[in-house]
Amino acid sequence: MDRRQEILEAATKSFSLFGYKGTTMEQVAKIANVGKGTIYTFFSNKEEILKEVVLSLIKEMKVAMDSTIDANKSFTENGHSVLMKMLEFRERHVLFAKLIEEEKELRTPAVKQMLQDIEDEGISYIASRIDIGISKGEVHDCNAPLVAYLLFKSYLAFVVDWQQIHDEPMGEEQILDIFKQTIFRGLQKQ
Amino acid sequence: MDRRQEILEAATKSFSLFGYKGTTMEQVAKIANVGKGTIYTFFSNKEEILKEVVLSLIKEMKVAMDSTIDANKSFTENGHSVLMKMLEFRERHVLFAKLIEEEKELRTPAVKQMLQDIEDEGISYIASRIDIGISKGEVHDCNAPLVAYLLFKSYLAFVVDWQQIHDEPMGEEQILDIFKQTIFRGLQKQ
DNA sequence: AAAATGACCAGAAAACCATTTCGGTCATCT
DNA sequence: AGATGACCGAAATGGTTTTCTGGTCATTTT
Repeated sequence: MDRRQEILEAATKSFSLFGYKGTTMEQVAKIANVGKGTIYTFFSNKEEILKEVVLSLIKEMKVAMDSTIDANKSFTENGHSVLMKMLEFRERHVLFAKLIEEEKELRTPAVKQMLQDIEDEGISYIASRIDIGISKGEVHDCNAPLVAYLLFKSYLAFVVDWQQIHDEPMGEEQILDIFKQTIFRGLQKQ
Repeated sequence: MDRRQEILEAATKSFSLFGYKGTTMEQVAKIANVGKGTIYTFFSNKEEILKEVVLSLIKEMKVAMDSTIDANKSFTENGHSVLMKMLEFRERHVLFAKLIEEEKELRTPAVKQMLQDIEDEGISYIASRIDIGISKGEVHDCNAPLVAYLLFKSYLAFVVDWQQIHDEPMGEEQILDIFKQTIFRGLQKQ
């Protein structure tokens, strides 16, 4: 089997379980059934692996989002389904939550940068969708990047911040409802 | 002059300047022109003082907000002016910013609790205003506490998170605009 | 020969301990 | 009776030693 892929999967597993700092290369090697040195024939260093792992996660999410978007449907409808898709991801991918937690607790610089990259990526993606909505006349004119920022941060507030205080995570339908009733509704033209 | 008050003011000054941890009781005593022991005739401990300081700050903000609310004006109009009032506070009261920073950097438990209290207080206040809006028929029916949560978090995202990445804080009119165009707009009935 | 490996190294992190600081008390003073 | 600051123990700080871990490379395996 593809050794490179094997290592990547081992790293993903370990990062999700123990965080970035908590993961040792020895550990990754063991999980991947590979000598430690072998890792360095495929990746130049630990951070590189994190980047690849996150990159592939982002790519996966983007593909999932793009595939849910239907050009025939309205901006709001698409917004809802994309949001739902994102919410499904939250369950499956513990990695993000782990990274965010780690950034808050340990302040690992590599992780901070990574999260910033994810944020930028996510926001610019949302902004581009908003711009499309505006040009189609479905969304009223607004500062797309700022609205995207608002959407992204709100999403995190409900998905990440919420369960750090309340014991149980907020239901997906509930989150969707709030977005429908407030931001999405507000963005709709007239 | 009222010794108690004097101590409270000294503490406020020191907390704003050096943070909670960075403030020593010796320091507070010196600023207040009081012996250290005297502080303990009015307050049982340091945390108690923080609570009082924050409480009076909250009270002050509430008064300011209440006074800007005009029963004759619409929910949205009032929302805007209250938001602006809050934004003014951010400039004048360094204390909140200092506390938030401290919570992130030092993870002082007392401070964390305090910020949580402020958040709860703020959210329930907003929620009550939303409920009034709903009963007046100005705001469409929605889960008031959750919407309040959204508003509060969004506010923090623009006021606190924003300038931690971008060098300059976001302009007040810009923040107001975003809220107008999205959440406030979405809340308006029909 | 090409690829894989794990012993090895240097620097980073953790553990440890000596020393200082600071919240809170209380005997003394006003 | 109220205020005070010297004093106490617990907690924080800082410096030192020890352990750990990312990354290398000489040796082994295929």
